[in-house]
Amino acid sequence: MDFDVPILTDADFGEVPPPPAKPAPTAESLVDGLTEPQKQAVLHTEGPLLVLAAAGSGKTRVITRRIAYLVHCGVPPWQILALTFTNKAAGEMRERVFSLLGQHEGGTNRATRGLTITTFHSLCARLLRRHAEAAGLKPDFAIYDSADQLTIVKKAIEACQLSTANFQPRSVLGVISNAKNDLIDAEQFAQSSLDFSTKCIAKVYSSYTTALRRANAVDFDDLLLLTARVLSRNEQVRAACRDRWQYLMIDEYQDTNKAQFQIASIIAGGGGGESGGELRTSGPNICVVGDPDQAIYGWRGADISNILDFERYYPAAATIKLGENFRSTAPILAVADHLIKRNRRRKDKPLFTVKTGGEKVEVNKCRDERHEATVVAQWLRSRHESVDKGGQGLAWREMAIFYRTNALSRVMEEALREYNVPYTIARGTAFYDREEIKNALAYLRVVANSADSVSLGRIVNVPSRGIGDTSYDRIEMFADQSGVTVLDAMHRVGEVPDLTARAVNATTKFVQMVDGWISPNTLLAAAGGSKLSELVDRVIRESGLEAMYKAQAATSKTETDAERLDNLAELVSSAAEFEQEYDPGSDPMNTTGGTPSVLDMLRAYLESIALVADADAVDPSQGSVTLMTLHAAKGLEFGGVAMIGLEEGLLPHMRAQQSEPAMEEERRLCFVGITRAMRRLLITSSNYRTMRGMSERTIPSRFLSELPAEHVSVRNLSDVSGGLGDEWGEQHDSGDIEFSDAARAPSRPKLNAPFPVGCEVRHPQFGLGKVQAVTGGANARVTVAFRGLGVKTLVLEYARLTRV
DNA sequence: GGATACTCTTAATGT
DNA sequence: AAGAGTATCC
Repeated sequence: MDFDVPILTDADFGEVPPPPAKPAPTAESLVDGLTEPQKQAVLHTEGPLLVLAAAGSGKTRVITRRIAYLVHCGVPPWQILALTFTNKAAGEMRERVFSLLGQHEGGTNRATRGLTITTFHSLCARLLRRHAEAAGLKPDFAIYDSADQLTIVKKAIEACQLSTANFQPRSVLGVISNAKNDLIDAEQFAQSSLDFSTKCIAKVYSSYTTALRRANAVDFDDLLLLTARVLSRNEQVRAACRDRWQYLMIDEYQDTNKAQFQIASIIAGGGGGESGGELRTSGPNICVVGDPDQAIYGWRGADISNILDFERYYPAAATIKLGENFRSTAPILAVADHLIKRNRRRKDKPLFTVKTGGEKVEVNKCRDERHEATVVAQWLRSRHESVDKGGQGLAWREMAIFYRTNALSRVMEEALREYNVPYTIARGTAFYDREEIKNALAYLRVVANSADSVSLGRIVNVPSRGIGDTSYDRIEMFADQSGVTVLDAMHRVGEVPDLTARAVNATTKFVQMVDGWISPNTLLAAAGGSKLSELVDRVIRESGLEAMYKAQAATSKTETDAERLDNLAELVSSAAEFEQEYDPGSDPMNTTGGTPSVLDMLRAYLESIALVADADAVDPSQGSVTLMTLHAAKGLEFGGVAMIGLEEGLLPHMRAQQSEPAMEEERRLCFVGITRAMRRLLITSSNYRTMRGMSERTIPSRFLSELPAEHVSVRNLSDVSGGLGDEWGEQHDSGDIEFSDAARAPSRPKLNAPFPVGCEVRHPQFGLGKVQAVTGGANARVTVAFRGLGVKTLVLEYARLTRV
């Protein structure tokens, strides 16, 4: 089936010049100032290498120097592939390597040309576009985000004649996503499904996949899954990749999932577990860097055993441990180390610093979330204004606030405004999540990919132009029956049955509008110039979006309405900016190799938007305190850090309560937060927190009681009005901190006899499950965790549960 | 067909 | 508290 598969040419990832004649840096300069183990890691260039890099141990330094050293040794840069998880990490790495090699990014340079430093997802997108046919895709596929996925999965559930009440789109999507991360496609999933509900999900999975392909789209998980599949099944693609990349480096290896593991293993070529893989003569030059204690993406399918079993998989592997921390003060490090030692499933490893002195870690217990926000805002002010004895103040940009869930940022923001603390929130997609931007992008996505049914459905009647739900449903149905795309069906609107004359007219006009954007622009943009931003601007105006938001801004005087037009203008600027930085040489869609068409550029632009991460939005040059989730904080460091919401149910999160591995992941998350701090760390909890509109009593996080008292100063500010609380943390001179609140945690609610918590039950539709909780008397409800379906709350009286 | 009012549910982390 | 989804009205 794989005829004429194009192989991976050097041009796919930039032009490849002859090897550099004389490298700029000397070998000595590249290991200058490194510790002994760091040096070893840099100099170990051949064969598999595992670098266990503890938090703050200079990991990035080692990776970048190692890449530079490889080039120094005469390895052609295009043979080097370095993979990260975020664009920001890739960008930083690129920048540092370039500067080590004495180059500037963007410059045409022989020392760095063809060097590939990118994210897993970008790499996969590029490979899939280049080898689309082998992957069963069209090269101009769209990348669907989670909102798009939800739309598709909802339709798929309905198409399978299931109810979205019993099969919640979100949870079904979760099951599908997990399967994909484990490299299980719809067919395999169906084969291994036994019980009723799993079989239903298998049908949905299959129907979901079909719908995605019909829309000429892939989801995030597909990027990895399909790449892994193409690499393992297609000889030529595999050979091309192995040929091209002789040296592979992977950052944050503890967070790789099965798909990523397979991609890496295949490109590296060989390894104990791989069957039928041709071993390289020189042995796989794969270098992975990570820290099992910072594995926080298990919920996304990441598998710690990838890093834990690296040596077993590559018996020839060398292992280097970087345990010395150069980031944090001794007390902060001691607190982190003491906490992480609680994890049972863990390899104990040293984490140390030669530094002495440093402030204790502060733990403040607050009254409620408002109070907590105030305490944090004041603390940041104090740090900034250098209230410390002898210490110099921290710049705003040197400080950050971490929280477990995004919802916690709101109250924090209010307090920061009140106290005049400048701040930015690290949400990469925030801009693109706005309604007006999503609408504009949906228009553009239809231009880029006329099969994109989700985007088309979104904009077909925005602004309203007389194509309502009924008409659109009929057009969609006609498209389904005729096996054409919805846009094609709209072209043939005269053939669609039961449409009103008005709807036919409106549709014709709409189609003409869209055609107008596509036709002249499919031609090559010979003139160069600002074609992409022009297209974006045109679409915003001609679609009527601009007029619509103008009208809205005129009538309603709310701030958000006024901002919408500005945001649309900003989108045009962002397109112009992208255009400036766009490198046609590295775009696999630019098959001609010549001047790219506007469509090529548009697709590249949309792809770059689809792949932005929250962490990408962290920009210290802003001169403000950064607010972010603990997940986004990984890999960063700040002079001062405040971690909020250390409460049971929040950190550790409610959903982790039932499982030991999940609980340990929460602990690692807490560990990651602590180890971001260089000099000062404040941890807060709140006695009451408003959730779901109601203020509820909280229980302090178990992690607080797992901190070493000698390095922590606890203050209870909760029942003091205004002033300082009692410093009762000092009375414990050794061992763990005890929290009186944790000790007198409210007793569990009394349980009804027939279904005690923990018992196994069977539901006629959902199958087997385990009872999580029982509440109420008259209208008693049971919360049951069903196999594969997740947790559901049922009304006991109607649930028809039987005990197993 | 489209807009509005109401009820209802509903809470993680993110490429 | 806020958003989504439904019911109802024009």
